Amino acid sequence: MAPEPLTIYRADCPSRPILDQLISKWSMLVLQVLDEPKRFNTIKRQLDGITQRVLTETLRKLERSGMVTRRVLETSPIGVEYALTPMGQSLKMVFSSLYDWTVTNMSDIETTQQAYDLQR
Amino acid sequence: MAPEPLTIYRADCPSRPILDQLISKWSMLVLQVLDEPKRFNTIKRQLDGITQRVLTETLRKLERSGMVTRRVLETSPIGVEYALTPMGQSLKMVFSSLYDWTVTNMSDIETTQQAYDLQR
DNA sequence: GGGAAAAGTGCGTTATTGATACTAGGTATT
DNA sequence: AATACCTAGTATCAATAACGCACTTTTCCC
Repeated sequence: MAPEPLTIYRADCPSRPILDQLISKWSMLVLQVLDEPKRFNTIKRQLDGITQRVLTETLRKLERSGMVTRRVLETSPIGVEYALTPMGQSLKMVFSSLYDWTVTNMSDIETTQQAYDLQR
Repeated sequence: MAPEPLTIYRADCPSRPILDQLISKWSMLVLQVLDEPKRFNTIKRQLDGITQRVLTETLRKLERSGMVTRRVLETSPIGVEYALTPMGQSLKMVFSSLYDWTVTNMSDIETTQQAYDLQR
């Protein structure tokens, strides 16, 4: 007999809320863009389709979790610069593999999805 | 002068919907659990806290995208077995790094979040 | 003074998650 | 034979999160 299948991934593991907060399309893309410190609107311009609202929220979450730092620049119209922390850098590397995987496989996935949708 | 910051990540890239559909806590955990073909309730038992509703939806999405296969077993009470496809295997490997990163860093992240919340 | 860029905030709607309950066929229990 | 439980789901409703769009405020340029 096979051994009893036991619970492996516990509901109260601290990784659960972290996965919920950090693992998202926009978190991924923001980190990808932050190869060097960049200002709010620079990031926004490079991430086609993101709104200010969503970018602000995403940056707050990343800041709260220690992935990016937020620094106010005393420039003429005041500026805010976001930069990766070391922990943010390490997450960016992991996200990079995921992004690369997605780009590598996206046409296969699209084809598979269309076939699935055809047969109901 | 630095070169003009151009749009890097286009909104109409096919990776966008795929990231939205596949990148989630539950997709990750389901793939982690599927080291071998498993039945619906076995998966459910091993993923503490997932509801039938969410597990069904997650498995459907993974099936639609070609990450898992669904096979009906002609057993006494009918059974359904889910298994990774080769593409699912490759995604599981990428997800594994992300999961490992999260577990490695979760206590640091919790501490950082608590400090952030304290200073408003 | 008009217009634009900076970095947001507010509000209202939609979409997704989640909890809870229910279904239906079969089996083991008493 | 009735009860209870396992199988793999649906259905329904409430709570939460995401998103779109408009608005703000300060400063600069013309």
